[in-house]
Amino acid sequence: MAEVGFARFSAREVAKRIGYAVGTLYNVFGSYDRLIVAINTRTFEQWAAYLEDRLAQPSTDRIAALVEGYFSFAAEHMPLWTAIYDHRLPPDMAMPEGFAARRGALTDVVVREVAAVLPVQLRDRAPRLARSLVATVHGHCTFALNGSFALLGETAPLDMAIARVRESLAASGASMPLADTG
Amino acid sequence: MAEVGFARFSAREVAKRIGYAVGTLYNVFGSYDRLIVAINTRTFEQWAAYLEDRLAQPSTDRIAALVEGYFSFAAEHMPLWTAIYDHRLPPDMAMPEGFAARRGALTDVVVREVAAVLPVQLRDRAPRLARSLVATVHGHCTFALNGSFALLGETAPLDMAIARVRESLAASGASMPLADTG
DNA sequence: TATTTTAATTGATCACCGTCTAATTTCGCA
DNA sequence: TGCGAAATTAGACGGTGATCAATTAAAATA
Repeated sequence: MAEVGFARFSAREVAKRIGYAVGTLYNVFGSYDRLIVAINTRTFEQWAAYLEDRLAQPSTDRIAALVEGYFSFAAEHMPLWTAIYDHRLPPDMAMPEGFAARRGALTDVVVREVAAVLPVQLRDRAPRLARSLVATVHGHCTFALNGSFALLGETAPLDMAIARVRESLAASGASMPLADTG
Repeated sequence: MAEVGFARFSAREVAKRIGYAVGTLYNVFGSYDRLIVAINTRTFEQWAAYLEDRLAQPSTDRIAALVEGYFSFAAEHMPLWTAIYDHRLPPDMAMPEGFAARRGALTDVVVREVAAVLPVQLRDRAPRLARSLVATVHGHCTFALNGSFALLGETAPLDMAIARVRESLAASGASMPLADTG
């Protein structure tokens, strides 16, 4: 998946490379969709670990570090990252047991960091605000990587994303380092 | 495309339904990717027309109308809308001549409306801010429609998107109707 | 160890796909 | 009417996901 991306990924090629027959893959994963779900859930976990690793390094602005980490993980693992959003479960198929929780770990990191900068009396709003800020950053990251921003002449998508996040956190009374106005 | 979605769309089925052979489609559009580009550009234009139509109806909050229009077009034409972002041009293929401009019409609508609420001395910032706000709304819309928000327990993605947009516009000194806090 | 039971693995088969080419049909115009 | 150009076609090629009866390997039992 990391090499060829979602569109050119195939179970046959996976089987060939690991030295098994296609049928074995299907016996193990059940279906093509479940194989993709397994791969993408693994990517989510790598992503969360990547962010935690960045946060573990000393930094004055952990929120900016999160946004940058979101962008750079996507950029450094573009085929894996886009596969997450390229894949859609069939309408009749639910996310297999346990996978949803493993994926949620990524959001948990953001909720924790958002809560840390909110005034104590507003910390219960952190989960909703965090989800919304992830969506904001996701939108900017998507347009940055799929060329939409470039097509429109935008050259600094990351700066825009950070600015939007800071504005929303400020509107909720968060205490943060001053913006780096370059 | 509107019926079966990006993953199950095929040129063969198109040819069958319009009563031509596959080769004819290939001769007309050149490749599968160019066929998809043509379809998706058409969707962009329908989307822009959809937004203009909504703005033509009397409204006290044109910004909110834009965000709602973004969401509702996506929801009402989910397979068409997702096809736009599911498709990625091969690295060696540029967007065919003229298609980029046709797609940009959608952003132009947003730039115009953002400029209208900004203080006159800041109107030159409208293009960049508008692009960023589109990305913000796009992120929320994506998570709303692909089930990410539902999985995390979020029940009002549209409200969140509008709130984020209002915060960012307010931070730029925009004059807008008061938020509906109902 | 010899035998039986269970688990793992295979690959041929099916109905599709995008792409391409040679051959054919249709059309516009002299 | 005839001809050259344009449009259209069928079919081949190498792929795809999915399936499942048959086979092989491993484990459990006697």
